[in-house]
Amino acid sequence: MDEISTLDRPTSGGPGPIRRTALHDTLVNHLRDMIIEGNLEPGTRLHEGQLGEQLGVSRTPLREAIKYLASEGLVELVPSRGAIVKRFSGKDVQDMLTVLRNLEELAGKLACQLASEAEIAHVRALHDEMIRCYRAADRLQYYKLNQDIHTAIVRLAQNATLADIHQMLQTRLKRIRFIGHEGPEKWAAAVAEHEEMISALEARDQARLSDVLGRHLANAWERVRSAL
Amino acid sequence: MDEISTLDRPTSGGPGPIRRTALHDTLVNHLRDMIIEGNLEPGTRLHEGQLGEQLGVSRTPLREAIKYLASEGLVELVPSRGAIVKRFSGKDVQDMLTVLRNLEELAGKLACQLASEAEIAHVRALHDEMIRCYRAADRLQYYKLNQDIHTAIVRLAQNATLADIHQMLQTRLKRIRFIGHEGPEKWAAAVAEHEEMISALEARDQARLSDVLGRHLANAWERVRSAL
DNA sequence: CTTTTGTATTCTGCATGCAGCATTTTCCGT
DNA sequence: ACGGAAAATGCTGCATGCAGAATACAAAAG
Repeated sequence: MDEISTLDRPTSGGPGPIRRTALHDTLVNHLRDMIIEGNLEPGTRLHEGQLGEQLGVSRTPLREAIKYLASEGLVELVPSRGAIVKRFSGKDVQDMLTVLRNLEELAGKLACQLASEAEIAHVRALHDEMIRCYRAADRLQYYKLNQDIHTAIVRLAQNATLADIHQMLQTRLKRIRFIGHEGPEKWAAAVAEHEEMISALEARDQARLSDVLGRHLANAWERVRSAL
Repeated sequence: MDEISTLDRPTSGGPGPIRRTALHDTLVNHLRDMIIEGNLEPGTRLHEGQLGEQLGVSRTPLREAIKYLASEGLVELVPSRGAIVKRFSGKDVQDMLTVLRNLEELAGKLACQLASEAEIAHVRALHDEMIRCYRAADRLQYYKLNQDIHTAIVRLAQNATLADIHQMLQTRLKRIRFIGHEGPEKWAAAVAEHEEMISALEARDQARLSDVLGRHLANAWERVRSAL
């Protein structure tokens, strides 16, 4: 029932060279989503035969996708025993957040220096939209926009490597953050921090933006800490 | 002539469970080395058939290895056209160094807090050994120890994610650094920086260690900048 | 001589087959 | 009934086969 048709292969009808997506690439995204969304829990063995049949693909592209995810750190390869979904310890998560915090602090500094007014306005727009979702208590959309904002700020730093690594950590942590559903009061605090972030960015106040980004993640860390 | 026998499959004769290494894993390391050492220049297409025959392996594990390296960012996958060795622009390198600098600064701070005396002594030992190579003008060994020291310091931070990402960037830049052969005067300056690094670490002076690590990389950046 | 179109070759992408290792089950000895 | 060895099953790892896309080449038209 989870056939190949279910695999969301991008069918962009737009102009330009039509996307010729390879199956292994599609599988990477599909498996990544499955892991993040918890369809594949940590410790689960990725049986090539079974999983391949379930998805309606042969083992070859599946294996290739698994190798890719292994390099991303989402699965672990055990020689002669296949791959298992990596389990992150509390310290692992803390470590990732430490690095993520440092990277966002850096991104904040660079963003203040390099962002154009238009780009900042765009982030502001995302922020306003997010606030709207907050008021509407639309947690899902709020969460998505939240991530988008962080990603957008990192992009402002105009540093591909920084963006890539940030994205990777964000992806790994996404799974964890599904757990950390903060209460209303913490949620309000997070929104306040976001408000300050945008204001610091608009003022191009490097130190303040960097600081609030750091605090923001430190709080996220607190939330996760209590959830584990 | 580059047969499978040439592939350095780890034949640890030591105790413990004998390493059953998979071919695709061996290939990852082999290809990575080939790219770093310039046997495969940027822009080169990785022909599965030809390369496989040259290395004496079939296409399947080779393809898996390529997917892994693609996730590492060393090669680029072009749909229906295979993989090419990624070419890094000057800005790419600068971006990586910016991130690397930030990470090392973080590592320096953490190392001062977390390292044991024994660990610091070990780094000191590596340093002394490196100085010996410097005096003997043994560039190759010097270079290796240099990297080892940086890696060691990062390990002191006791943060797996930090260590992983650092390693990844270090690997990507390794290829570039082969170019940047600094002259004697810069070399001396680098050695002096290292001296200060160790001294700051021994004094557990976070700010100073972080600072000198940052300066050290900034100088490396200067060297590369002139070489491009 | 340049451009274009049709063809041939090469290469990638995916599926499948087979051998070896890991694990489980079974059967025998105690 | 219990422990252990040996067979049996299942799975991974690697090789190969085949279809389709991309490219190179060649011939013909302008």
